[in-house]
Amino acid sequence: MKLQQLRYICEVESRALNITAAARALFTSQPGLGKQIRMLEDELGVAIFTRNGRQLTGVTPAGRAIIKTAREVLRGAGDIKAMAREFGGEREGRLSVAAAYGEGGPALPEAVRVFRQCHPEVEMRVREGSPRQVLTMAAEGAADLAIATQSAVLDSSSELVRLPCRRREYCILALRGHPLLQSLQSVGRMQERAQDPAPERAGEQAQEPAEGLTLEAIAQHPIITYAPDFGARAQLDAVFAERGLAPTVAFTAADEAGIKAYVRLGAGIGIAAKAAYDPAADRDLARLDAGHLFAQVVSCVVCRRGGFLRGYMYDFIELLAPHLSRDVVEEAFRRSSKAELDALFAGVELPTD
Amino acid sequence: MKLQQLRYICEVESRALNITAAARALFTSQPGLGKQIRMLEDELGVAIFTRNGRQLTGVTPAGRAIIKTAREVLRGAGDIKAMAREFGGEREGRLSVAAAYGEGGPALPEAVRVFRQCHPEVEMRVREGSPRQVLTMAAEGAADLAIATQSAVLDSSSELVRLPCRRREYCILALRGHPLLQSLQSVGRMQERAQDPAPERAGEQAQEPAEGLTLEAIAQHPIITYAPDFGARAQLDAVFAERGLAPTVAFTAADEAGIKAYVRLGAGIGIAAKAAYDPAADRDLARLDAGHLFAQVVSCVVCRRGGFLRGYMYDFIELLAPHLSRDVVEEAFRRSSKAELDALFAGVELPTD
DNA sequence: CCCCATTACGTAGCACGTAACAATG
DNA sequence: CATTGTTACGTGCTACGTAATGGGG
Repeated sequence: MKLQQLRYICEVESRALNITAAARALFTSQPGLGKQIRMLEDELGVAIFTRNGRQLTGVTPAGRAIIKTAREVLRGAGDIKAMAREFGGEREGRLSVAAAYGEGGPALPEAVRVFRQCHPEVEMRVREGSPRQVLTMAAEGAADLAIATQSAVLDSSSELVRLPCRRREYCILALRGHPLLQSLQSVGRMQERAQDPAPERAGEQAQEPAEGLTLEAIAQHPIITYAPDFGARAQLDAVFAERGLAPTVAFTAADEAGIKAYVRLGAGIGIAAKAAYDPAADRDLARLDAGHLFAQVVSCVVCRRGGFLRGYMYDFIELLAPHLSRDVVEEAFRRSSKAELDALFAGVELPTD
Repeated sequence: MKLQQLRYICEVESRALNITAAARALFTSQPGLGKQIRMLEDELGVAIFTRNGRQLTGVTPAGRAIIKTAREVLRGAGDIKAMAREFGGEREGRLSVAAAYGEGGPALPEAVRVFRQCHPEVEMRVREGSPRQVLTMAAEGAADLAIATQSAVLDSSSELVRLPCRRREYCILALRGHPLLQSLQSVGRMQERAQDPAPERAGEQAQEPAEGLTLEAIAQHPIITYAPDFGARAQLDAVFAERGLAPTVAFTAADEAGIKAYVRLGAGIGIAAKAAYDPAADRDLARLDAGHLFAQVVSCVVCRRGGFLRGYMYDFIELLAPHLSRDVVEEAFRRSSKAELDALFAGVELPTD
C-alpha cells in the first residue's frame, strides 16, 4: 500500500468514479492510475469499487470504509508536510477557507485583505458553499478552516471543533418613504444619523433599536432576504414561524448587495445583516435595527481537532475574531466535550457585525 | 514521503534512537534505514533527529510533532489493511490486548480461553504493563484494546474511549485460626460453606459479608496485597489513608496466587480480589468479604475512538463483559462527550469478579 | 576494541508515460 | 464516433541488500 494509491482512490471517488478526470486532476496518466487502483485492490484482497464491465459503477462497503480512512491518512501526511514547513521557518504556504454562504459577512473580506498584506507569501483561497458542504470540507481536509453558523449540523463529526467567532445582528432595510417607516416614530432620527460625517462608526453604532418594530408589521410586507440555503435564512424563517407568521419572501439574493438592489426596486423590505447598511452609499435606504426581533446568529470558525495548523492560520483566525488568539484556539483543541468548550467561551464578548 | 519512511522514524524513536535495533525489528538493513531517514529529513527540509556526529542524540521539536502524526498515519494504514481483511471475509488476524497489572482479573484468562476456541485463526497476544503504559499502547495503536481501571489517568487523550467492563470486589484472606477471624462471629458459618459440594457456585455466592470487619481491625495486622504499580493497589491505599490508617504492607505480589502464597506462610492477611478465593483449593484459607470496606473498582476496556475493530475484537470484548455487545460498543464510539458516554452505561449492571 | 552509523555500489522492482486496443453509450 | 478504461511495453528512478569505511565511549 502506498500513499499515492490512497490518493488515487480518494480522488476517483471525489470525481464521481471517473478515472480520467481523477488522472487529470492529479497530473498523471489514466493507465497508471487505473493500474494502481487494481494493484491496491489486489494487494488488499478486496474490491474497493464495483464495476460494470470496465466502468466503475459504485463503491463497495469495504471501499467506503477504506476511502474514509484513506482520507484521514492523507490528511495526516499533509499535516506532516505542513509541520515540516512550519518548523523549517518557511513563510510560504496555502490557506484554504470554506465559508458558508454569507456567513463570513464583512469581517471575512476584511480579514483576507489584512492577511494578504501580512502574509503575501501565502496562497489564499476562499470557497463558499452550503453549511453542510463547508463542514465536510473541513472534516475531510479539503479546507483548513470552515466558517459556519453555530447551529449548523455536524453529522457524526465530533472531530470538528467549533470556535465562536462573530455575532451578527439583523436589520430591516426599506426605501425611504416606505409605509413601514411611517408607522414608526424613530424615522426622523434615523435620517439625521445617516448623514453623520464618520460613516463607519455611524454604521456600527449610531443606529438605535427601532423599538416600535414588530415581526407582525414586517410580515405584512414582501420580504427580500437571503437565499434558502443560507444558514442565516433558516433562522429567520424559524423566528417568523414561531410567531405563527408566514411572510411572503418575494426575492432572495446571495449577498447584501443583491438584497439592497431588490429593495431599491421597491420590491419589498429587506432583512439583512446589520453591517450591510453603508450610511454613505445607502442614503436612499433606511435601516431599522431588528436586533430585538431576531436572535443573534453566532458564526463559528470550524477546524479539525488534532489537525495541524500553520502559524499563519492562527493569525488569520485572530484577524477574524480578536478574542481567538493562538493560545485560546489551542486550549479549545484540548477540550474534548462540548460543555468544556462552551465554558471556555462563556464570558467572551464576541465582535459584532 | 513514503509510509515506510514514517515507520522507520517511529521505530527508531521507539527503540531509544538506535537505528540498528530498529532495523532488526523491521527486518531490514541499517544502511537502508539510515538512508531513508536522511532522505525523509531532506525531502521535508527539517531535521527530525538531533545528531552528535553520527549518533542520534534526541528528537527535534519538529520531529516530535511529525512522529506523533506519523503514528496516526500508520495506524490509519493498519486500519485499512484490517478493513480489507474483515470485508474480505478472512478469519485470520491478530488481537493485541494490553492489560494493566492484575486488571484483567480472572475474566481475562477465561475470555482468552474461550476466544481461542472460537477464533483459533486469530493470533492473540496479551501484554501487561502499568496503567499508563497500556493506555499509551492503546492510543498509539501498539495494542488493539487496553484494560485498565476507570480511574486511570488519560493524559491528553480524548481519542480514547473507556467502556465500563467489570466490577471487582475485594476480600480478606487469612489462614484459618488467624486472630482476625476469631474476633468475628461469622467464622463458624464460613467453614461449613467452604466444604460445599459445588465449589464454583460457592465461590461466587456463598460468601456473606463479614459485617463485623472494620478497616481498623485489618490495619492491625501485616498486609499482603498487590504491588504498588497496580491500579487496584493505589485505591486500597487511599481507602486506608482516608481513615487515617497506615497499615504495614508486609509483602506484595503481582497476582492472587502470590498473595495467597504469602498468606499461607503466615506473613499476614491478604487483600485480594474476591474471585481469588477458590473454595476447593483454598480450604486452608478463610475469605472475609470486604465489599463494604473497599469501594468497587471498575475496570474498563479502552480503545481508540475511530479506530477500526475487526469483528473478532467485538467478540472478545463481549466475552469480557456480556453487556458490551457490538451494538453497544459502536454506539459508545459515537458518543463524543464523557457525559453522553456515562449516560449510555448508567443503568447497566456490571458483571462482578 | 566493540558498537554504531555512514558511504559505496550493484541489482531488482516498480511506478509512470506513451501507444495501441477494447467496450460502451 | 466520442468517451472511457485496459493491455503492452519501455524507461528511469529508487529502495534495498552487501560490503567496506569512519567515529565514539
